[in-house]
Amino acid sequence: MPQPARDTYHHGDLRTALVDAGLELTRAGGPAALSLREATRRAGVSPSAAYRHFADRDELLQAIARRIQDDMAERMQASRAGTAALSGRERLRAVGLGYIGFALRETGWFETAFFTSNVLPGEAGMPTPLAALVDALDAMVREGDLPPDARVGAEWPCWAAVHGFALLALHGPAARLSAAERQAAAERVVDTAIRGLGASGR
Amino acid sequence: MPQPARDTYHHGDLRTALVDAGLELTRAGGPAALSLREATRRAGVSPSAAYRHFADRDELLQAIARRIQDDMAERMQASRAGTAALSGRERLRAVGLGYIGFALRETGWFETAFFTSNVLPGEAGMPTPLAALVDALDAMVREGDLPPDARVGAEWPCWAAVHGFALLALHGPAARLSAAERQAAAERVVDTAIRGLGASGR
DNA sequence: TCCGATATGTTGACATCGTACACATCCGGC
DNA sequence: GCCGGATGTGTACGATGTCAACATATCGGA
Repeated sequence: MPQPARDTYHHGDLRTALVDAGLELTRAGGPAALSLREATRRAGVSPSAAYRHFADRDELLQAIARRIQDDMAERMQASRAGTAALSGRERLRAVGLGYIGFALRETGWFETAFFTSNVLPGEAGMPTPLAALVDALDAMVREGDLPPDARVGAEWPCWAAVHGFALLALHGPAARLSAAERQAAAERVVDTAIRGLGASGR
Repeated sequence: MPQPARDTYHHGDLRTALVDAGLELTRAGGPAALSLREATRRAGVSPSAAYRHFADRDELLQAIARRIQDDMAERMQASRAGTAALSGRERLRAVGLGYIGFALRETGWFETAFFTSNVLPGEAGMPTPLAALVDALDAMVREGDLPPDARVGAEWPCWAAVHGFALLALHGPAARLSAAERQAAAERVVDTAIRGLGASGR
């Protein structure tokens, strides 16, 4: 029954095959839907084979989470590239709404990316969605739209606001809002955060 | 071995006993640490007995989550009662910091309360932490500190901000901040949200 | 008071899961 | 050409969620 669906004994690139399978699984069901056995099954490989590449299920989950974050960052930067003419403030708004939009569109992936612990790279070489946020904030300072002393630490209120709303919308009370209401609330959240930064222009 | 540690055949109040056991389990390890079998073991009962009270593991989890939310709301209202002399704005700040404080102090419970889906009661008869927030906002309007047309929907930016920061601090990048840095960031988040409430439209 | 319906617990079983250990097979450098 | 390390297989173990058949307690009406 565990007929390997391939001709060679070795797989070739099992590690990424497992991550790919995991992406499919988590996309629909979130982190809980990841099963080591199911992933190996889809890769056409025996369960134990996974342990040559990951110490345990959790390590596979983290690898998947990293891939999702990269993908998310790419999408957000791509949409940002199309709007290079926007002001820093406008870009900040777009980034925030993009973050929330991703969370609502790709529920399972979003949960996976952020429910696994200890996974966000932070400052060093950040491949995270954070990069787009940092760029927009810097632009606001350059454009004189944000006082330099209000700039330091400004990431936290912005990130917290969109992150929090995304989660409230996924498995919180905001899930029961209609699509239009939810969108309105999302914009309210983003605009409130921006206004609260202490920007000079308003 | 499955010696019932009790004299009567029936347990008496198994339902709440299971929830209590679940509270112990999730307090340390979050939602993932809840095991139906372990809960029944602690209640001195066979695994299947749980199914007389809960359809499945998830239903038990939701009951536990509800209890945690009630407890959280109580604590926040208690701390609020001690500060009845504060202005609405000050109370709003205290509620926000209290929310974040609870999340950091009771990590497992906080995760449990909000990771289970479809659990927040919303407006009707709300026993949630939301109540304290609503009160503070209403007070601000009464005190002329918040324009009435800025009041509607003001819950979202506030809740989203503290909720988001709590999660970033639990298993996000904010986890790597020192306690002092984290506290500073928390205050920044809360103050930004409050300041942003100011005007009405975008 | 007895008696049967109903609620509650127990036993035993099944499929699935993560993980470990011993063994098989392939690939690259001497 | 051979040998060691890397990679994949087979089998097994304990734990988990869940189910069906059975046992026992409780309670309301004859």
